[in-house]
Order: sequence, then structure tokens, then C-alpha cells
Amino acid sequence: MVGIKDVAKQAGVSIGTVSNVVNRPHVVAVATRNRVLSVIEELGYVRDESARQLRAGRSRIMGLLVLDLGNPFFVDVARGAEQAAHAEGLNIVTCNSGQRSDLEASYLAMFAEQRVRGVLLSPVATSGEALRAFRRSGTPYVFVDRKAPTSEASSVAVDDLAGGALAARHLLETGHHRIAFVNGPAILAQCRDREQGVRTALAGSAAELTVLDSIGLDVSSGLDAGARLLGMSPRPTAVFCANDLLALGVLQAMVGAGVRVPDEMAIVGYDDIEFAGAAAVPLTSVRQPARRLGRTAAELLLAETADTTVEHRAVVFTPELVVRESTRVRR
Amino acid sequence: MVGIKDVAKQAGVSIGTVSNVVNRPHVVAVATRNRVLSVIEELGYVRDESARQLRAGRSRIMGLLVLDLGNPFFVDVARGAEQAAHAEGLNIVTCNSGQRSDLEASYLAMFAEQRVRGVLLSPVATSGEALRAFRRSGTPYVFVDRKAPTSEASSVAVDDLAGGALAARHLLETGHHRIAFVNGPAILAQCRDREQGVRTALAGSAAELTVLDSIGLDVSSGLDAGARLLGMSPRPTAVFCANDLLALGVLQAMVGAGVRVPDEMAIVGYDDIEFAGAAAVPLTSVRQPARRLGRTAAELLLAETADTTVEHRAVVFTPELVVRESTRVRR
DNA sequence: AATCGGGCCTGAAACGTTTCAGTTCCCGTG
DNA sequence: CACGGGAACTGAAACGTTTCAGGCCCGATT
Repeated sequence: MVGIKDVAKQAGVSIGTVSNVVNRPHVVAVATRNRVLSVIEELGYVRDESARQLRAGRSRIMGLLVLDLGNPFFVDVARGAEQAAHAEGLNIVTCNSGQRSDLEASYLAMFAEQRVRGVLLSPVATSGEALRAFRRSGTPYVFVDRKAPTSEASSVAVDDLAGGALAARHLLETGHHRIAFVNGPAILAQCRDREQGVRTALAGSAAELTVLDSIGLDVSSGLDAGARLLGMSPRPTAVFCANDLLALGVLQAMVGAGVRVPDEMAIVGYDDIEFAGAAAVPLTSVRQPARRLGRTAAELLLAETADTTVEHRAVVFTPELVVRESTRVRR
Repeated sequence: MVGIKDVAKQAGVSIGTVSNVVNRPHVVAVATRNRVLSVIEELGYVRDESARQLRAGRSRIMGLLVLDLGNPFFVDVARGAEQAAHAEGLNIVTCNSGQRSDLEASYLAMFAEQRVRGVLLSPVATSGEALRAFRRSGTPYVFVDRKAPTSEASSVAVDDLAGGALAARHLLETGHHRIAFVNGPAILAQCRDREQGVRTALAGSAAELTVLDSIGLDVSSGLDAGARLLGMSPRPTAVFCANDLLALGVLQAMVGAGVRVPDEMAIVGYDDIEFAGAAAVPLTSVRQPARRLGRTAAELLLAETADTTVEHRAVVFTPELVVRESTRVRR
């Protein structure tokens, strides 16, 4: 593999000069610069980032660890983060924990060992061993889609209590009394908060709430939850799902069983992913500003890595209800 | 930042011993090992991967560069690749070119500078400057979702000619004569091949083909194409889209305009993403074995990096038609 | 008693850069 | 003409690891 000293020898200059051509072209005479550049081209020299980083002490990479890349919500978060990072000349590498603590730990350790500039983290749990070890490494990080005390780190989140309440109130207002909530893994704060929001909104009303827990936050878990819903008696007349993937699964189960939506079963999802509007019955959903979430988080992280004295901030966005056919009142 | 020599000093051993504790624990006496381990824990030592890699010469990371993470097809490819890489103790980092050559170039350069073990690449174009520069870097790579001559590199792909033909023949068999094909950017070989497959299948038939080009391969491009379809006169009775995202957009446009699917407009998509079955009208689609694609590509790459004498292979999978409501013949 | 061998550990070189204090050369100024 | 100063380049140290040749000690073998 060709290194900087091969280039130097071939061009008849010192190693330092080659480095200058690559990193501060203006300090080297134009004739020399061109000669070196053409040797670089000729030999196919590629700078070794490990050596560079070892010496320079800092990386040009920002890590992003998300819960589930299969959820378009997180893809949008990633897009937002990428936009902000590129504006500063940093690259984003995205890793997917798939809600598994062991993978989360493994990727966090990788980021720490790589000495990345910082990490945007959508954690499985804020109390785990993985995170504790990561904190000690001193790598700056910002929570995404998760509130956190500013004493620990900055965070960018959406108010899940409000989001859950928004959905529940909407179902009350459209006249439902037997309401189901299909929740994801309780280990996720998002899930706990959305459920809490639902309970708060329903408290004092006459509505009866059934909570169905499911293993995952994906379409097949939704199908499964849908089957359980169909078996209930009396059957709820409305269901709110902790995210759109679950809701699409439930919807599919209803359509498959010939249950009319929204007449026999109203459905509300969460995230307002692009596919929600294209569903069998267009889905009412709680919209989160995903891209903005990612962009803001990256900006916060960049600010903190540029100036370590800046204090942590907790940004909270407010979700918004998008009403579509799946809860439309019919006469 | 605490380094190996801080640990060595604190534990009263040499640097080499600390390194052995971390990398080959069995060669150090159990008492020493425990002492060093507790110092590591106490000081919060994290190995610096740059230095390690600089010295060891090889990285434990495999790169994956995909065309569009917003397309669930590529998320599944990533999952497959991750599975194979983890089995070998490697980490995958995923980057998203978003079909932009400049981003592709930037990420490829990053991978080369990082000296990653290898790269799985779903390229925008096989002839670009970016790729030529990358080739010269000597980083092993395998094409994903793209055929390539084995003289250059291994590749894992799905037969897009067959896929296009599959869809077109299905539309012929269900009695359509005015057929539209909504294609994505012609720079993508996948798009060119699928169109070619359609043309081949339709050649000699009485069917009339209209090709609509769209800017992107996403839902909003599909909406746009749908609007154009609605304005055509005479309007085609069936449309095949280069991927499911486009098809979902077209479907949304039809539903919005009150055009009945499949009675007035049959629709076929491509990829068979999870959302295809949950669409307003469940979508007929050409299924590709996405996960298998990713897994196979990663395995090929691992084999080539383990033994450089192994020759390149070109694996081609065969797509499969999944028929659903969007093309069901009604009486 | 001398020798051998194995277990455990040390010390230093090497990896490919960046950075910075010097050196050389030349031009302009007093 | 002497001098100062800037532009262009050089040479070597430093970054934090891994690796490997060797050294030491102790028990077993001849």
C-alpha cells in the first residue's frame, strides 16, 4: 500500500511537504504542488485516516445509533442529522441497534474506540450497563427521540405524553368508549410515555381502556395484535397503536377479517410515516417532526463538540394530530 | 484521555502486558490479569482503534453504501449484510448516497481512507469518476443489487430483465393493451433493465407502451407520475412502476382522483416491500430476496478478504411475482 | 549439579501521519 | 553592502497501539 513517503520520494520532496500539499495547499509553491499532486494521482495514494486521526486527535465522523432503521421515522431522523453534519463537513455513519441492548452496547463501544466526534443516540434504555460504560469513555453524545436531564446530556425529543393524550382525546371526541392501546416493549420510554398520555386523557371519562402489549414495533407485531383484538368480546371500537407500523399491521388484520375501518374499528397510529397516507384506509396518525429532530440533535452535538463549555439543552417538540379516513366519523 | 501507558503505570506492569490482557488474556498470569483489568475499569480505559488499526493494518469494519435508505428494500439488504458480518465479528456501518454521485464519492473516499475491510456497494453508476478513484485505492468491494463483470469484482444481483418481463407478461395476461411504465432515473441500471424487460415481453404483442420518466424512486415522484397518468387520453388501463414507492404514490393519486383500482387502473410495483400488502389496494409486486442479497454479498466479500486468491463471482437471483388485489381480474 | 524448558513479563521498534522548530534562499530596504 | 524578513522546504518528534525478541525465574530432567 502506497504511503506518504512513497509520494515524497517519487516527487523528490520531503514528507512534510506532501502533507502540506494535501492539508494546506496554499503554503506550498504552485510548481511543487502540481508535481506532488500528479505523483499522488499516478501512484493512487490514499491518505490513511487512522494515522491522521491518531496524530491529529480527532475524527471527522459523527455516529448515529437508532432503534430501528426499518421504521421510516428513524430514516427521516437520519436524513436530518446528515444534512446538519454535511454542512459542517462531517460524515455520519448510521448503525442500527434493532432495540437490542447487546447490539447497542457493541456499537457504542465501537464508536468510543473509533473516537468519533460525537454520537447521536436513540437508546434502548437510559439505565443500562452499555450506556454507563459509554459515558465513562468521554465521547460527547446527544439523545435523540428521548428526554434526558440536562445534567447528563443534551436531548431532543417529542412530547410523548402529549402525543398519547392527543390520540386518546381524538378517539373520545369521535364517540368511542371501548378503546384499545397496542403498545410496544415497555423498556422503551416512548412506549411508556405514550401509554401514560393515553391514561391521563382517559381518566375521568367513561371510556374503558384495554392495553395490549406486543413484542415489537413492526408490522408483524401489529398483525398479531390485530388477531388478538379480533378475538376480544366485547370488541373495542377503536384502537390506538404506539407507532404506524403496528397500526398498519392491525389494519391489515382488520381488512383481512372483513372488519370495516373506521365503522367497526377506528385506528390511530403514531409517527405519520409516508406510508400512513397510502394505507388501505388512510391512517390517522400523530405526526412527529422527524427530520427536524435529527437536524437539531446534530446541531446541538456540533455546538458542544466545538465548545465544551456550552451547557446542555433539552429541546422538546410538540406532536400534531393528522386526521384521515381511519377515524373519520360516518353517518 | 487515559491511554494504555496510564494503565500500565497504575498497575505496575509494562505496556506490553496491558496489551496482552486486552488482546490475548490467556498468556498473562491470572493475578496480573485481574489487577490490570481492575485498573482498566477504575480508569475507564478505552482502546484507541486508530492506533490499533494503524499498527495492526486492518480494520474490523465493513462499509455498506446504499442508494436509498428510505426504501425498505435497502433496509432489508442492510439487515442481511449485518447478520453475515456479525457472524464474523465485524461491524457494519451503513451510509446512504441518496442516489447522489457526489455523496457516493464522498463516502467511498471515506471508506478508503478508513481502510475498512471491504465495501458493499450499490452504485449510482458503474462508470463514474468516484468509482474509478475508489478502485485504485485497492479496497475490496462487492456490488449489491447490480451485475458486474467478474473481471472487475464480485456482484450479487437480481435479474431485472426477468423482473420487468414478469410484470409486463402478467399485465398482458390479465387483458391489458394500453400499458404505462413509470421509470426512475435512467442512470440506474436497475431502471434501464426493468424497462428493457418490459419492452422485450411486450414486443410482438398488440399492447401499446407509454414510458413515463420520473425524477426519483419515491412516493412523491409516484404521486407526480400518477397526476400525469390521469391527464392522459386515452388513459392506460394498467401501470407498472419501477419500484413500490412509486407504485404507492401512483395508487394514492388514483384513489385521490376516484379512479378505481384495479378496475380502471391496474398497478404493479417492484420490490414487494412490507407496506405493499398494507396499501389502499394491496399491491401486486415483483419480489426480490433483499435480505438474502445482503447476506450473500457480505459472505462473498468476507471470503475475498480472507483469501485474496479466491476468484470473483457473479450471483444472480430470480425475482418472483406476488399477485394481489391491484391487478386482480374482476367480473 | 548442570541443563533444559516453559511461563511470565519487559523493552523497544514500527505503523503513517501531522506539526513545528529550523534552515536555506532570495528579495527589498536602509 | 549589510541586514531583516518572508517564502519554501526539511527533518524529526509525537500520537497510542501491537508485536516480538529476549530476559528472568523456577521446577523438572539428565
